[in-house]
Amino acid sequence: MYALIDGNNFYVSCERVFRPSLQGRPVIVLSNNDGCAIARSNEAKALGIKMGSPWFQIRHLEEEAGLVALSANFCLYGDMSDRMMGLAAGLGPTQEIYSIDESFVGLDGVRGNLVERAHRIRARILVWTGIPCGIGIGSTKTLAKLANHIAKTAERKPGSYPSELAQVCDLSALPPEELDAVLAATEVGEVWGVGRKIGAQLNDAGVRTVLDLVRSDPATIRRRWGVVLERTVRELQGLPCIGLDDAPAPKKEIACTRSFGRPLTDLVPLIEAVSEFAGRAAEKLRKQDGQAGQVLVFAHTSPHRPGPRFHRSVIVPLRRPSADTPALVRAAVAGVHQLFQPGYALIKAGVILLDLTPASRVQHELSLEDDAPDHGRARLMRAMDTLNGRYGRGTVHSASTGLDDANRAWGMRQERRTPNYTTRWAEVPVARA
DNA sequence: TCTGGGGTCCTAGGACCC
DNA sequence: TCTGGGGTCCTAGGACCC
Repeated sequence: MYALIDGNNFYVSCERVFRPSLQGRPVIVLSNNDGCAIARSNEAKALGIKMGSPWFQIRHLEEEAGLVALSANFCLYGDMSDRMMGLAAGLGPTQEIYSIDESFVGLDGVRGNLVERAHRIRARILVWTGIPCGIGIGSTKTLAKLANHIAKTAERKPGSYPSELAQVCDLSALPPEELDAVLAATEVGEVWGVGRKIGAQLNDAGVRTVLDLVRSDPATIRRRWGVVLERTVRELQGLPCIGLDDAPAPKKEIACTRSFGRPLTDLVPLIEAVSEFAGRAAEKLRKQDGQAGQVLVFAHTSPHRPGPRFHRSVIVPLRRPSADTPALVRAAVAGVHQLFQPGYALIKAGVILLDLTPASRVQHELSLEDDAPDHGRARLMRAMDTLNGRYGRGTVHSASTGLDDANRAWGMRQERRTPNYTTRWAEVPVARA
């Protein structure tokens, strides 16, 4: 038996904790560069704002409907997530943190009334962190996900489902006829693993509701759509196929990619940006104690704007695996030189570290060159990571990222970011009696 | 003016091996 | 006339997730 706990409209809820005046109002959080909506309060959803709606298309709602838009503050969300996850873990013996706002909890061995227990945990998270959650319970992860969707929808849209399923929904506790009614009232596209494409194909094949999918034949599904969807069907039928992953494997690739605040046409700022991305990616790489064998660099023009298109990527192999920022930055910059062509308005670039191996696996060799591995380098990198962790990102960085941080041609637009309420002493809110 | 970022898994096809 | 069988590894592309 599994539970899925997730924060409602998570980023918006984090912002509301520190700005209670946002309660009850339409609020969205924007992606990097204030490009499009990535989180929406219920009121914003009611205005018809879709996930991913471009900001310039919905901006008029500021005036017309009192919409509040905030720039994403990922430091805040990450810290609030840690607090929420710690409390959610109290629901059962094992936990898989699945995303910044969701975790699965294994419920094996938990005694007593699960629904009551879930309500207690939910209330505790709300009081202790200020984040409202939904909890779904089911005999498989896919059913727990579905139950979670129903718990949240029942709360947000009264009448959509029986009201006692709001906030906490245990599908395994429903009598068969009620379960069928709930599944028949849910579109197949809501199922975990059914996206836009497959959802449309299923609809064409006459499979419209979750009940239709549950009653379909797994072998037929497999022939047409493959093993992934077959597994989904079996999970919906109550056969566990996906286990709890409470010790996630190290990443197989690590990326740092960004859209620019404005298009770049010159080589120099592109080199600065890519150097910065390589440094950030290297930091993540060291955090998982890995090393990279290859560095991929890409840059491209906007798919949305007119003008000549450009989309290129280059893979630069490293002579030996490394987690050293200067080595990775050098490789990335070499890649930029290879792919760059003048005359294009580039709006995005990125660095992806590939071919990752644990740093503990070292290929020893006779060192004849002056860039041979050196334990002094590793200590230098650790010192850099510590400084940046303590005093803030960018305290120490490669000179090739440019020295004038404020005037970077490629900097992100973030005009509406809230303070780091919980992670920077200088920005902690002050309570007055 | 103007549309995010970071991942995973599966499959098909080709190269290559014995 | 006409060319096996079985396997691995790699890559690119597609679909999905949040």
